[in-house]
Amino acid sequence: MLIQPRILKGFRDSLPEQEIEKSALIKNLVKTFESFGFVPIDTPALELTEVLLGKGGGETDKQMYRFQDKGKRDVSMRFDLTVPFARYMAQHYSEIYLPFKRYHIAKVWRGENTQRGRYREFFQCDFDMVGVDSASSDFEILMMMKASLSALGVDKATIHINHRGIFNRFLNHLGLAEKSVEVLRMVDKLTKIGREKVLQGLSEYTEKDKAELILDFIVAEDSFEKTLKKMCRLAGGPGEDSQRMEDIWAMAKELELQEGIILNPSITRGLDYYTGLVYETFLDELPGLGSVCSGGRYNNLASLYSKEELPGVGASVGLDRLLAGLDEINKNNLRKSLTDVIIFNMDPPLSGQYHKMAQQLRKQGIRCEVYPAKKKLQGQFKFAEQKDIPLGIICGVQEMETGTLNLKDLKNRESWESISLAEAIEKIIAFLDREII
RNA sequence: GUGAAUGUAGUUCAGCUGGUAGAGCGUCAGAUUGUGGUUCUGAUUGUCGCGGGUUCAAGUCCCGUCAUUCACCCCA
Repeated sequence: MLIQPRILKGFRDSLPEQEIEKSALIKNLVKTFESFGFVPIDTPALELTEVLLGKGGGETDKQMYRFQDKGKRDVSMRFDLTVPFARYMAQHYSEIYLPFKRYHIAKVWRGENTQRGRYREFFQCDFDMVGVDSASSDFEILMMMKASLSALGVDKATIHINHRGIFNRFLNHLGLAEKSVEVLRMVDKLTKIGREKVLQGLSEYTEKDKAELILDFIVAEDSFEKTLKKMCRLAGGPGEDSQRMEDIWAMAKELELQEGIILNPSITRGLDYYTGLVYETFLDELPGLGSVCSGGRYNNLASLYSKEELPGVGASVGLDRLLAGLDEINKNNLRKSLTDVIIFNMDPPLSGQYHKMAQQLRKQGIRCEVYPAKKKLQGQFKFAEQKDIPLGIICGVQEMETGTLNLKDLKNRESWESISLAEAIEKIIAFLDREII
């Protein structure tokens, strides 16, 4: 009896073309992160539940993959990279300098219901800066979000930012501090269910006039400045928090990065450890997909594990969700392999020669392979096509004797006949520069 | 976790009120192009997601289950 090959709900296999695309994106992200002076770290996939859960409970608890290990320890799979990072910082505090800027690209697991762009196992690409609480660091994260998105080839996206501090002051001002959780939850639905319904929902928690005020507060004006001004007015005047926003915006203007960034007072959610600025990013063409890159400032995350004050700010790219989105927007022309040249097997006794030729190509940085068996040329062409290999070398006995070969552009079916290996290498390199990204 | 929709050849789909499954594309073989894009001829494929039930008879009705998608919840 055969075992049926299958995988768990929300978990996915990755075919070569998908994995090639994904690892190329990761490579670009790493390059971007490192260009900002961020360093890589890693943490275990499995940790003690008490470490990951903190004092929390709530939603996190429900979504964690939690079980008892063979030593009867209560353990859980990490469900994000930020909480393990907090533990990491507390544990390695003495070995680390501040401010510490790290990136971490790894899988996380959440046992929630699946949907498009929502999986139970997915990659997060976190970048955080801890040890400082400054406008400069908040802005740097914002810059990196933009840089990361463009490194990923996403040009149509909007980053929404907001400051929780201003909102809290506003709620205090209204005397609604205790209801903040409920209010925030309602507010967050603005774009989804619309003005009227939010108003209706809010009325359950407070008087009508206050609900109107809240609604007024969360609707963005037509410019960053105007929105901020209104928020300040409603929150009882400017403060440290609004000053922070102003500073960040000033820097954005200085670098001409305002495009694609908006101050959106209705963005409030995010995990409950955020204390200041919060970021969320939506694809312009697929806002329903949810945020593809979000984060914020958390000024006491490590307090669970350490007495040290460790303010931090960071964000996370949801790589798998983003990929789901990109695939939907522009059926990416995925490559099924990264081979540049295939050397066809015209005559098996020449195999040694073929491998020698391949080695010479590799020395020039050309990725190549030798067709490993005797087969009709037509079949070999078919193979090359399935593997998306752009160039082929045809070299039979006669060519070998005269020291020449035929190089063929497999897609356009044009060939350069009877050229030397050196000439072929030149042509291959020129071709790849032109055709391959 | 709650509510709903969908699940038919590799793929996109058809299959009306129940009567033992079909098309395009693809794939494969042969012929013809000096080394495959054309053309011609022929061929191929399905536990109708899975498991039960109703019925003389189920892809078609009922129940369960799994997966996907949508909404809620939450989030990347």
